[in-house]
Amino acid sequence: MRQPVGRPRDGRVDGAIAAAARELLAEQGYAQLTVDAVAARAGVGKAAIYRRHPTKQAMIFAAVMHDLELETPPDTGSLATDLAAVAHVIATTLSTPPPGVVPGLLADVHADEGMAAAFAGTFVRAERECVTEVLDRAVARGELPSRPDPARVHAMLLGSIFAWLFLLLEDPARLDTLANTLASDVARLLTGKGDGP
Amino acid sequence: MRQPVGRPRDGRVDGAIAAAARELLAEQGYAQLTVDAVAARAGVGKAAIYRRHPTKQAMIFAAVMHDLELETPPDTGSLATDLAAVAHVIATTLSTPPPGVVPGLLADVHADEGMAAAFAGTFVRAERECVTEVLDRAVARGELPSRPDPARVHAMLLGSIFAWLFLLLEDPARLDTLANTLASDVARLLTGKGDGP
DNA sequence: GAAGTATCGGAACTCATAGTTCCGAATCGT
DNA sequence: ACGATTCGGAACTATGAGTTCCGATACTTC
Repeated sequence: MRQPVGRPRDGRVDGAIAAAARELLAEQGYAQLTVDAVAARAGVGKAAIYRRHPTKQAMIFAAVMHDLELETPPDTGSLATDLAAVAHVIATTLSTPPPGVVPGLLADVHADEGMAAAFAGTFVRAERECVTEVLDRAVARGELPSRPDPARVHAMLLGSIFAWLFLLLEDPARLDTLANTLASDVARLLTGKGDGP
Repeated sequence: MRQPVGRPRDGRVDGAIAAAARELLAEQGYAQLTVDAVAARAGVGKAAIYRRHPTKQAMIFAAVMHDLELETPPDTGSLATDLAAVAHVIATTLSTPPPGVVPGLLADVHADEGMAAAFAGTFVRAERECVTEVLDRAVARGELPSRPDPARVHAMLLGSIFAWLFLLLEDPARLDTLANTLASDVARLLTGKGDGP
């Protein structure tokens, strides 16, 4: 594996593009973002952008996913509290980007085969691992007899929060409360134990 | 309220626009749809389209929502089966449009204040009424002591199905199974009774 | 060093398309 | 008949994605 010939890419350019894109996303909104504006803000030629990303959508995808850290929360000792931690991670991930970015990105993901694969392989996969890990812990503790389908649990957690924010357009201020009750609901569902509705 | 002067609008034009838009959406996909193509397919001038819809996005929104019937399913006798019926209505609504249309429309809704209001006032409101009605029935039957927050139940049902289809990119063939287990899960959650996980 | 290659910022360019405007003809109320 | 608004159709403007070229720079290879 030799280093390729020619002038190597300047790593700072990648960072400048991502930073400029995120800034403009926050300032102007998703639909108003133009590649020229990103290039100007980053102090970079448009060619440098298209050398790194095949389309504008891929550039935004990379910029938004860039500083997206999805680590499995530490073991809190019980399924209910573990699920609450995961729910809060998901809630933070979805509510952090500027308005319109998450729905816009999702539309782009569904319009491009490659981006769909990237989305499934990064965001979905990382979140799924969190869910699976938390469920495995509960099985190890003896809270659960066997591991439920992680996909179904994932759908409930991610879906409810996504729907709250982007489908039902409910109050984001009540997001923390939703995440908590949601986690306890799912825990109750899986263990069969009732803390009462 | 008198009829306005001038030539009245031809009602068939509205239908032709909506039909052409839905056809092209199915044939070419959301991102490839152009207003010129819709006008040509509908046998209509572009001016006729923009006389009815302020933007391309609003035209698509109207076309997709046009034949969207969201009626509350009939009383099936129990909360669990009622919820299953609602879940299947939601699943059908989300899986019927051509690929990419639902995410694309959602992005447009979040990019325009007016469309967001229309979305909340039609789709969300109609679905919410279904959920509320089903919960009220359960209270009347004595299955539930009091009515839970419809928004939370709605978020679980709609969110889980949406996530399955558009976030987790799971197999749409398993959608019916998901809707059924989801409904029984939510019913178990609300009543506190356990049919076992 | 010299040659070759890929990068850089920047500018100019092509092309697709959203939205507007105008046309002559048709259809309504007054 | 007259005025207002519609119709299909075509021409037009404006914007922005993506491409191409430029001279300069940085790196590998010979």
